[in-house]
Amino acid sequence: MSFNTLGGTAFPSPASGGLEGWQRAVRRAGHRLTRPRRAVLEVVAQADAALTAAEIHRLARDRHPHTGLVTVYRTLNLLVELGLVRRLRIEEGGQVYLRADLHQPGHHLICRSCHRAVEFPCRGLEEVVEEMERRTGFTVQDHWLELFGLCPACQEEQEQ
Amino acid sequence: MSFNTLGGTAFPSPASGGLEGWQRAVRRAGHRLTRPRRAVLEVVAQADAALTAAEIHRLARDRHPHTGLVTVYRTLNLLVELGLVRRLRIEEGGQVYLRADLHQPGHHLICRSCHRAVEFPCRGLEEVVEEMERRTGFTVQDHWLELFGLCPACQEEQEQ
DNA sequence: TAACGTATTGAAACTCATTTTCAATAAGAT
DNA sequence: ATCTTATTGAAAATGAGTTTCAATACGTTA
Ligand SMILES: [Mn+2]
Ligand SMILES: [Mn+2]
Ligand SMILES: [Zn+2]
Ligand SMILES: [Zn+2]
Repeated sequence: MSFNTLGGTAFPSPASGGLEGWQRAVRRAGHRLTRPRRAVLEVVAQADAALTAAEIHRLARDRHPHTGLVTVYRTLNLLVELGLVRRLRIEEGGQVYLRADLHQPGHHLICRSCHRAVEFPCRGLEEVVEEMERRTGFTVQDHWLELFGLCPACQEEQEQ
Repeated sequence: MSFNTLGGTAFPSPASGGLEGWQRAVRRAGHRLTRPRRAVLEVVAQADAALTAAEIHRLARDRHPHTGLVTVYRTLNLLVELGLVRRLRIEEGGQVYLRADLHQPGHHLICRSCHRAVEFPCRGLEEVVEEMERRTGFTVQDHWLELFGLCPACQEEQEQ
């Protein structure tokens, strides 16, 4: 399990049907479907984990070798504007891109030693929330859960 | 009221005794107490909200005008390593520094209408946490759970 | 199918926060 | 007071992301 993995493979994604929908959304918004853009769309729409711009660049070049990094950034910004992709700030100032349908905000594992954060999909909180609603009369619309501790790498380091 | 409000009055600071404690901690860890370092310690130990490195630099110069920005960064890294300060990534991609005692994980129900926060006793999170530990290899030491919604009073008001 | 107008491209230059380098300085031990 | 060396700050480097701009290719129209 890598730390950079957001929306990781351990948690299967819903049926996407995404790529064609994304292409239609791009055209409908008045943009051209160029080869580098197609390459980026394909990479991001099919990824089930978050990727850096550099990773997306590398993968896009398998489909259209001439694709420039600048265009990767521009296309990602477009996808974020269209609401198809989420830009997540992570670690030492970097950002990472994830299909919007895989993004569950407000759930992080944060390592107190190396300060890295991993996003996780939240499961099983329903009962906790319902119990609180019953006890307090609140209506809960959203929640934010952060777990603090030590990542595997830092645990190993501490054992030595 | 926003999620981005860091520090501030939501978590009243414990009796500080902070500055002297910080100076002792720095010395105990084998570091010298230089004038620029003292300036940064004073600024951050006395701030009750999160600050950027640039803001800390500006404030530190009021105390020791010769203080360089590089040293501000170095001192902040030291304070983070010592566990006295938390480095928080903000939405805009930058980072911000906050006294660790102002960033204590907690359990709050927060009303989105009247902005009142209520503490609640947390129950039933153990399974969720254990599941995450199993899946990610993290060792979880603490957690912070915030529930957002409407308090009973604001629910009534909305019904009219 | 060819021609055209313009949105899009990529190389290079730029920005801006943070880090590294390195010679000069000052903390603090003796 | 002397000495050792951790620490300093200016300048240069880094690295992710953006802007510039002349060349290109998308897709509409003829
Ligand atoms: Mn959840
Ligand atoms: Mn709890
Ligand atoms: Zn770690
Ligand atoms: Zn309320």
